Amino acid sequence: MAKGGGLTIDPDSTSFFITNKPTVLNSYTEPNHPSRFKNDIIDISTDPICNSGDEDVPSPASANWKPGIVNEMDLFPTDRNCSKESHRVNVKKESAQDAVIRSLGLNTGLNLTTNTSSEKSNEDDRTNNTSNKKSFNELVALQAELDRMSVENERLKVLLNQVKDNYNSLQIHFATQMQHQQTRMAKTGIVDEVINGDKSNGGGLTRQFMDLHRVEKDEPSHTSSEGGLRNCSRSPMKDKVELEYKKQKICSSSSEIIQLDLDKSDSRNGNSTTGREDSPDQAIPGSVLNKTPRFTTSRDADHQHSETLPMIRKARVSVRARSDGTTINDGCQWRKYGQKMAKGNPCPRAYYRCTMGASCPVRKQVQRCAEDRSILITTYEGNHNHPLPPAAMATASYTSAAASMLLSGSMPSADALMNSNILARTALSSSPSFATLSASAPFPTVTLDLTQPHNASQFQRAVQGQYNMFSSSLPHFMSAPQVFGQALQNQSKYVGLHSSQGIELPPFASSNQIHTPSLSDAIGSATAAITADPNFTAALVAAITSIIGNVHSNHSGNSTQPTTRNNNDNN
DNA sequence: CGCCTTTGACCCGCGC
DNA sequence: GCGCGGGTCAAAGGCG
Repeated sequence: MAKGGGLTIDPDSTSFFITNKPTVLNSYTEPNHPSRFKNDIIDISTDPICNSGDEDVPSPASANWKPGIVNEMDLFPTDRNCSKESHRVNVKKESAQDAVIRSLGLNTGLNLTTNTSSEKSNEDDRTNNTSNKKSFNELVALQAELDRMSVENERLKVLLNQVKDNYNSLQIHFATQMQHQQTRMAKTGIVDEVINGDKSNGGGLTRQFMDLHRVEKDEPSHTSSEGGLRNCSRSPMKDKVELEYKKQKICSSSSEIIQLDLDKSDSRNGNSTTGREDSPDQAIPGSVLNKTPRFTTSRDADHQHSETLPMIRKARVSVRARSDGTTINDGCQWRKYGQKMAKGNPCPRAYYRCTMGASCPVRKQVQRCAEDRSILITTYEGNHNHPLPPAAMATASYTSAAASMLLSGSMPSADALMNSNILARTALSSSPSFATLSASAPFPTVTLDLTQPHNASQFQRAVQGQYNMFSSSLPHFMSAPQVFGQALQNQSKYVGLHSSQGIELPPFASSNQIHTPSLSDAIGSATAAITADPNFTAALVAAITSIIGNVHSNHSGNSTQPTTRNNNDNN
């Protein structure tokens, strides 16, 4: 057997090489076998090729060398030629062990040169024969292991593909269901009623929103003493709206994989006994949110979900926009509950709480930029548990898009994608200067910078890029304009009010029918409206308030009518 | 009168 | 353990 260098087995050719890296190969040695390594020893140290100057090559004469210790076994050599790492040894005489290996169909490529006497060769050959048989068995075992790993790898690949397919089909299913829902609502004229609203009834769309949401309160499973407007008369049409609303809730809930909960649930809130507002899904054990169907039933997914949730709850979306007022009109109703001087900024930081839902956990912080006082930094945290007014819904996709971008890579769920307009996701992800992520902050935060004029053009390019992606990935039955229109419809089923908000919707965003106009028109309309409209900032900020989980939260909320009047934020 | 804002106090987490 | 900073509470006053 070789000494000084290790035995290298080429897994492909099953050739044996001898290397000079010191390695102990216990499984191949038989320390109790006295005859091993006594003979047929190749003196590599005298070989001009193999002994190429490596100083650590032990020899039988050296103190480091021990019988039964092979210096290295390299199963995957990169250099099959004679080199410093691997030296093929030429032998003049073929030993019996080679014959045995050759008889087994194994080309060892090992021609051993011996300088020992021929009398002992037979005995030593038998010894080495046993040793090589074991080596061969080990080799076969390793090969089998390798094959097994390859098979396992292939199996995992297949599994991954299946998961991807399921996700894609789920997403398509979701869009389809929402489309059907919109079609039904359009046919029944519900949308028109909702859009126009009865302003004499005190609030038009927002009021309708609240009435829609009230149905949740009226459900037997929900017992609440709140809801000052629960005595509102219920018209048949209103019941129809509620029915559709519930249908849509079921539809969207069925598409959820992970329920998001952005509200804080730290010990302070969890142990609060001072009347601090708890999130509805926590306060009401039997709430719809807790009954959300989940497609992922594996315990691993649940475990991962529970691990990522705390981080998700802390996710924040920050918006930088120029504004002269104390806040920006984002379409939601807020109540100021605190103000503090923050370190590093001479401008005070104001704390607001959403009052559109009785227990809406959404908070926002407003602070002027220290460097540029004209820039207002609004940071949103939490997700609304109630329907949002159109002003906030107009670009609601940006909210979940930003948040999902924030969470991408850490959350194994498609939920964020479910809730977000892919268009917006692309816009955010493709415009680094527009949306920036901050992992160094105490909370993961995504910042949308609306102070840069060129962000609008970036957004437009992102939209175009989104279409290109869709064109190649969508099934035949679903065109990109449909998806875009659907996305907008889904985000805002009260399309008509966009015009009242000064936002022109693209033509395909009609609620009554699905148009398939040229995409350039659609994109152009949307982009022009967004970039030209002075309320875009407000609408975008409003969208932020619908942070992650907006879709299912909207449909599972337990809030009641706003009990407070609008504050200055809404002016 | 009811709701909102203001503002000081309090709680909690974190770093030293 | 202490101080600091962020976040929230809640009483008091203001406003429509």
